[in-house]
Amino acid sequence: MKRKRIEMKKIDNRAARQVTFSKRRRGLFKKAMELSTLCDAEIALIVFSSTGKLFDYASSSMQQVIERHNLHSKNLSKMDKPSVELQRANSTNTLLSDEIVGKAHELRQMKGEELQGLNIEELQKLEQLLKVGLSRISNAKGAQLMEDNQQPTQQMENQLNIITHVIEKGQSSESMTNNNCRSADPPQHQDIDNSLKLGVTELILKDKESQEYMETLNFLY
Amino acid sequence: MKRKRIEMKKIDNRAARQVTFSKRRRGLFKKAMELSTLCDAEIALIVFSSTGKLFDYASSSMQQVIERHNLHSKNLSKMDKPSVELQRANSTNTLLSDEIVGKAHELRQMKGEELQGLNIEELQKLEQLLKVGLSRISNAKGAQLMEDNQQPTQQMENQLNIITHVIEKGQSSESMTNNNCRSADPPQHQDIDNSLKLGVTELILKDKESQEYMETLNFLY
DNA sequence: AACTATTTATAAGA
DNA sequence: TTCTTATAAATAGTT
Repeated sequence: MKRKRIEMKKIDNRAARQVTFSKRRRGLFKKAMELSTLCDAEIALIVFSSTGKLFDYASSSMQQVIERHNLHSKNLSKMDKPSVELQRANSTNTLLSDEIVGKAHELRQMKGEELQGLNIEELQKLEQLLKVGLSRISNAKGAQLMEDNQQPTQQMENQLNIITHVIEKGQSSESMTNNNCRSADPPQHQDIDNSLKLGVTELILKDKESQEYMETLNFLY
Repeated sequence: MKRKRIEMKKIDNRAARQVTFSKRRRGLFKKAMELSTLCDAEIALIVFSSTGKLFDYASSSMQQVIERHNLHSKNLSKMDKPSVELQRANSTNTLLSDEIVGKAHELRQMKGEELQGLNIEELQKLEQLLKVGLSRISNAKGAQLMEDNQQPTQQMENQLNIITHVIEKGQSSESMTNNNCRSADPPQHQDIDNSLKLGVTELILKDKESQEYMETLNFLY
């Protein structure tokens, strides 16, 4: 039973290795605690056995030591990343939230809600925005309707072009829009085709399904 | 030079403590490495001296061991929190981003953009939304103007009601509910029929900014 | 830092 | 596993 110094390499025998692990682990933890006590050191020790079992010790708290280690560590890259990313993610979050609040509000205002606090100018700007949108939607609808039917005859196309041209020519500037409620002498156009008047009358009085003038123009065909 | 076993408490003498720290620290790290080698254990050891100096050892990488420790640890509360929060923050981010994309798209569609891919029904729905919005904005504008001016006379109000009635007929039922169409734009035309015609003329010939009939109706006042 | 008397840790056996 | 014990290793006190 002569004891000899052991070779410093992995112990092959499983059982022997397990025994040695047990003994040396206890020794290691004991020495870690002693060092902490005697020398007022902050220590963390983490040991996983080859079988995956965890043993750990920390003189204060594991978290505290690890965080302190991260601070000191040069390659804080990996460990610090989460908190850096968290900060980034959270601030992005705030930004996104603000953006959503803004867009939602804008959206509600476009739906005519939450208008309190807007002055006349702002209301008119908003109104203008909706009108432009409405016009574009009308055009899109008209285009779609036209696709649904046959290809328009050349004649139809010509007529459409004329009307479209008239519409575009006739579109007023913003100042016009703002002035028109108070304009004293609206231009009189007596020479408009009667059917056009009828169509518009239809539009205003009967357009239950939210049709607009593009459609009305189609109707005129 | 009789040596005696030392008391297991903090060494008072600074110098002595520093020496002991040095000696025992080396021993501790040596034993940690030996345990790792002999028993195939994964080990991390972090030591801060009382003066704040850091010494550490990890059989693989500190990060790896710490992460493995976090997995095993029951109280992963503090250390795992960042990554949990990160995940939460990131998924929130994704959600928020998606919401922004959606709202931005909705907003653009309300402005008449990106209408491709919408069918007639959807276009009409959108159109209706804009009309309701427009009507509400008109009302808000009217209300504001009315505040600016004096209270309208009973006569003005009566006239307004007539026109309002016409407008509401031309709109969907939804707008009825939310519309107290109290536009303050003072009526400038006694004859509605005539005004309508005039309005339509405006609509077709002057509507440069894609105005639609709601505005035209305003104009009629 | 080096020495060395001792204590402490632990390999091997039970 | 734990105990035992011979011995290797660590280290307190000293130089």
